[in-house]
Amino acid sequence: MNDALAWPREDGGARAEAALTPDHPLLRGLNPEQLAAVTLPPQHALVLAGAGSGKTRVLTTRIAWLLATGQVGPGGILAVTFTNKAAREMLARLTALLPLNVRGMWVGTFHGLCHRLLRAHHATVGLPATFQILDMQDQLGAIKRLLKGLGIDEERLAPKELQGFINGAKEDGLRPRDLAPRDPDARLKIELYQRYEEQCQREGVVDFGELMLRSYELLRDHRPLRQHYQRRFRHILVDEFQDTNRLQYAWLKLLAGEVEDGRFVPCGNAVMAVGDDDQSIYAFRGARVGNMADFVREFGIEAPIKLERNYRSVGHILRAANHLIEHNRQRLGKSLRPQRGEGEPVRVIELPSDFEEARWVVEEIGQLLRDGVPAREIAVLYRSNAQSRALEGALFQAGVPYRVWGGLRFFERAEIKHALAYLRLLDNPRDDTSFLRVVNFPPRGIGARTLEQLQQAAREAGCALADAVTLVGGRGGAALTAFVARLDVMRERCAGLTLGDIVRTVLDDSGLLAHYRAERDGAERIENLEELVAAAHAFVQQEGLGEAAADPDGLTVSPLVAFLTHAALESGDHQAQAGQDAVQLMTVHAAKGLEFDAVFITGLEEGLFPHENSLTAHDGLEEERRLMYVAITRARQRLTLTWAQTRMLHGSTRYHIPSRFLDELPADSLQWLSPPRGRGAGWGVPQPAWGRSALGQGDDARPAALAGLPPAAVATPEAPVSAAGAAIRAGMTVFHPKFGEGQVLAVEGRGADARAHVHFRRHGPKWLALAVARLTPVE
DNA sequence: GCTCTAGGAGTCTAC
DNA sequence: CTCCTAGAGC
Repeated sequence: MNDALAWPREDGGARAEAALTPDHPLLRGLNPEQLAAVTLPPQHALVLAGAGSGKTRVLTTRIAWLLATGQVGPGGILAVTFTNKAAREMLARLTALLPLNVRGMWVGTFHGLCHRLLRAHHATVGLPATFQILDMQDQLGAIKRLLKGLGIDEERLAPKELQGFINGAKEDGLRPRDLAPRDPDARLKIELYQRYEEQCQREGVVDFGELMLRSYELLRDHRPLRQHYQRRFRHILVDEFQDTNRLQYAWLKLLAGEVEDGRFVPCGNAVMAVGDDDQSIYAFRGARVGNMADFVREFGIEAPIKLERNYRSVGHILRAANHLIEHNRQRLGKSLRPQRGEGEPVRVIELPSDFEEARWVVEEIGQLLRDGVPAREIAVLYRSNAQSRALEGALFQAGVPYRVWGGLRFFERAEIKHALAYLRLLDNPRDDTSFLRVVNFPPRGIGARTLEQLQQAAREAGCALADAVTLVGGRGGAALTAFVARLDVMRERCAGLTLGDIVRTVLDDSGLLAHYRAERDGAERIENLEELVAAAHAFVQQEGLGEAAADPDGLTVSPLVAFLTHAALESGDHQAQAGQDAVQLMTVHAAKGLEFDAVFITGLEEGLFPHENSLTAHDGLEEERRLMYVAITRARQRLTLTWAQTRMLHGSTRYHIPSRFLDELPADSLQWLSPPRGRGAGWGVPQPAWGRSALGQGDDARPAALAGLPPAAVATPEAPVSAAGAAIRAGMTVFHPKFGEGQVLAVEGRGADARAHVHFRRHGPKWLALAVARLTPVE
C-alpha cells in the first residue's frame, strides 16, 4: 500500500539532483533543521516549530523547493492554514520566491478548501448550486427561529447552548444519529440538532461546521472521488496543526490514506504537519492537541523535526517563555534557543488600578516613541477585549495614534449584513434567515404578528417563507406580497449587470440607502455601504471575474455567489486604518503569529489571566499558560508585564491578586519596577506603595514614569467586611460554615454590594455576597 | 405596528 | 459597563 514510488514523477530525476545543492538560491540562509524540513524527500513529517523559529519561511520555501525541483506541479500541492491572513501571506511569499503561476495550487483555510470541494460537487452532496454560508450570527438567528417555531422557551434551552452543542458535535464529526441520548435534556438537543439540519437543508444554507463535515462525508462516502484527490494532492502541508479539531484531522486522513480493519494505512502522498503544541490556544473551539501525537503514531513519524532556534526575541524574553511553559505537564518537549543577545530583562510592575495601569503604559509608550521606536512596533496585549477601554482612553488623552484589533469587522456590521441579505435573496429566495433579516428593514409595516402568521403558513405548507406570502391575508399579507414583488423586480433589474452594479442597484432598490440617509447618525453606515460597492468592484478586478469565477479546476461560480462566499468566509479586516503608523492594541488570541519590538502584557491578575472561567474547564489552566507563552513570545526587544490591584469589570470595581504566571517566570530574567509581591500577600496591607522598592530605597527608587503620579493614586483601598465581621481581601484563605476552606480569588463591589470570588477546596469556585456570607479568615 | 425604556445577561474567538 | 431583548405605551 505504501507505494510512494508507484506514481510517475513529473520531473526528470537529473534536474532534481542538480538542484539539490545547498547553494541553491532558495536554500540560502537556512539553518540545518530548516534545511532538513525544506528538502525532506516525499514522506510524512511533523515539524515542531517553536515561536519565532521561521515556521512560515520553512513552509513556503518547502513548497517553492518542491516546485522548483520539479518534484510536483502546482496542481499537486494542497496547503491548509487556519486564517485567511496566513493563507494570503503564504501565497504572497511564494510568488516572491518563484516567478510562478499559483493558480493551480490549493492554498487556503480548512473551511475555504471545503467550500471549494462542496461547490465542485454540490449535486453529489445534495446542495443547491447557489448554497450560502451562515456565519455564527446567522446560525444563532436560525436556531432562535427554530426554537420559536417549535414553541420551545428560550428559558428551557438557551439558543447559545444549542448552538454550542451542534457545533461541538460537528467538530467531532457527529451527526444526530451518532449521538446517544443519555438523559431527557440530551435527547431534546439531539432532536433539535436534527430539526436544525432539516431547516438548513430546506433553506439551502450551511454553517461553518457543516462545510467541514459535509465535505468530509463527501470524501468518505465516494471512493473514486477520494482516490482522485488522493492521487492529485501528492504534497499536503498543514500549518498550525496543533489547532486542528477531530474532524479536520479525520478529513486530512481521508486525503492521505485508507482505514483498513480499523487501522490507518497511508496511500503514498506526503503530509507535512507544522505546529507547536505550546501555542495551542483554541481548545475551547474544538482544537485537539492530541492530534499531534495521533499523527506521529498513525503516519509513522520516526522523529519530528524540531525548530528551536529563535530569531525573534532576546535571551531574557526567551528564558521567561521557556521557564513558564515548563510548568505545563502535557508537552511534546521543546525549548527555544536564543540566536540574539541577552537583551534587557523582562520588566514587571504593579499598579493600583486599571486606570493607572493604562496611564503608566501610555507614559512608557511615549518614552519609546521619543526613543525612535515606530508606533506600529509597539503592542499592548490583554486577555479580554473589555480591557481595551481604559487603554484607549489613556492613549487618546495623550494623543498617541493607536489601532484596536478585534471588535466588529466589516462584513459583520448590521448595515452590511442587511445589504448582503438582499443580495443572497437574489440567488436564493428560500434563504429564510436572510428573508427575515430584511423583510421589514427598512420598516415597511410588516410586524411580528404578520410574520408569525407567515411562518405558521410556511410550516404547514412545507415551503419557504417567500413562497408562503400569498397564504397570509389582510393588510400584512398585502405588505408581504409587495415585498416579494420588490425582490422580483430587483432580481430582474440586476440580471446581466456587473457585480458592482448589482450591489449598487440593491442598495437603491431595497431602500437601505434612503433609510440611512434619513437617519440622524446614518452617515457612517452610508459610508460603509458605499465601501461595499467599492469592495464589489475591487473583488471582480482582483479575482479576474469578468463573467464567472474561474477555479483552478475550471469550476465556475457566478461573481455574486463568489462575493457572498467571500463575505462569509472572510469577515473582512478588523476595522482598518491600515498602513497608518499606530500603536497596536489587541487580545492575546489576536496577537498569535505577530511580532513587535516592544510588547506590554497587561492585566496579569488571577481571575483575568488566567481567566476565571478557564479554571473550571478541563486543562483550562494549561491552555491559559500557553496563551501567556504566546503573549511573551510576541516581543523582540522589550517586554513589560503589568498588573493592577483594582479593575473596573462589568460595572463594578474588583480587587485582584497578581497572576500566578508572574511566579512562574525566572527571577533572574525579571526586573521588578515595583516591589514584588507573592500571591498570598493580598493587598490592603497598609504600607507605602513604593516604600520598599526592589531597586533601591526611598522615593527616588520609584520608576521615572511614576514620578508624575499623585500619591493618592497609589493609596490602598479599604477591604470590604464579611457578615462575620472580618475584612476580606483577595489572596487570603477563608472558612465558610457550609463550604469549608477556600482561597479568595477576588473581591468586587463595595458596601452592601461587595462580593467575593472564593475557590473552595471541596466545592470549587463560588461567588458570595459578603453581607450574607459568614466568612472568616484562616490563620 | 412602531418606538422608547427598563431590566437582564455577558464577558477569550476564526472560519 | 454595554449590548440586546421584551414589554409597555402611543
